[in-house]
Amino acid sequence: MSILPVPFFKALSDPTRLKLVLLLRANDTLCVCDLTEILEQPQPTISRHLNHLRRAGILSSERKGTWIWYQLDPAMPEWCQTVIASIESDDSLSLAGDLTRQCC
Amino acid sequence: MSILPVPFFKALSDPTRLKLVLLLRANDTLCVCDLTEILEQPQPTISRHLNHLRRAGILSSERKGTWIWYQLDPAMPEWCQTVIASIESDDSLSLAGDLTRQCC
DNA sequence: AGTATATATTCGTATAAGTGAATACAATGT
DNA sequence: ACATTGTATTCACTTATACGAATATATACT
Repeated sequence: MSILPVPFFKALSDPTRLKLVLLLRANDTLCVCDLTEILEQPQPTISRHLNHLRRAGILSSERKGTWIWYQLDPAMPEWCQTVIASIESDDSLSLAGDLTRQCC
Repeated sequence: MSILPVPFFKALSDPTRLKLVLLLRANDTLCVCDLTEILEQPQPTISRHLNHLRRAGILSSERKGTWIWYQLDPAMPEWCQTVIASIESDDSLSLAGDLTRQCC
């Protein structure tokens, strides 16, 4: 599946979505409640951004019981994976509490 | 100079700005009138987008007489250069007439 | 000084994008 | 069937972004 550059970059150009991508780059697989806790934002906000990233072809999701696990879509084109691998995080994106799984 | 990821991606997430970046990636140095002709858009539109890209740290400009020449800023952080080098252009960005310099 | 050309900026407006609050949907367990 | 928990969606609203039109600025030339 091919990804158009403009929507791809637009998907990455929101702080919450970028944090989601960076968290999934570092953690392989996370569920919505993980992400909601780590980012300390309302669950609907997280869901909407996850949906945006999924429609953009950046994330894929898999339901396991009640939980839905998200990951970077392995089917992403090479160049997109390169871009995501290149992103240099910084303090402005503080991925606070990292991960002490309290749910799932 | 460091570049924050969110504004960086925001700068790349507009079709006109992305075309400007791809044109400068392919051509080293171009002036505003070049870009205006190639992209067939009003000059103020091009100027505004160039300004946006310059403020984002992606482009630098140099005045030579009446003309102002733009290029990808050589001072861009490595990871930004990697991102820009990775972008896979496509038909949706048709960089039409390429370059048959009629000005300057 | 005045004119012409290249580039930048301002202003008003239309559209897009993000958000909180409320609600809906889906799966599990009792 | 009901309650509970995890996730998604809708709505109303606010803010951000892009654009056209007009205007301003800067340099070069005569």
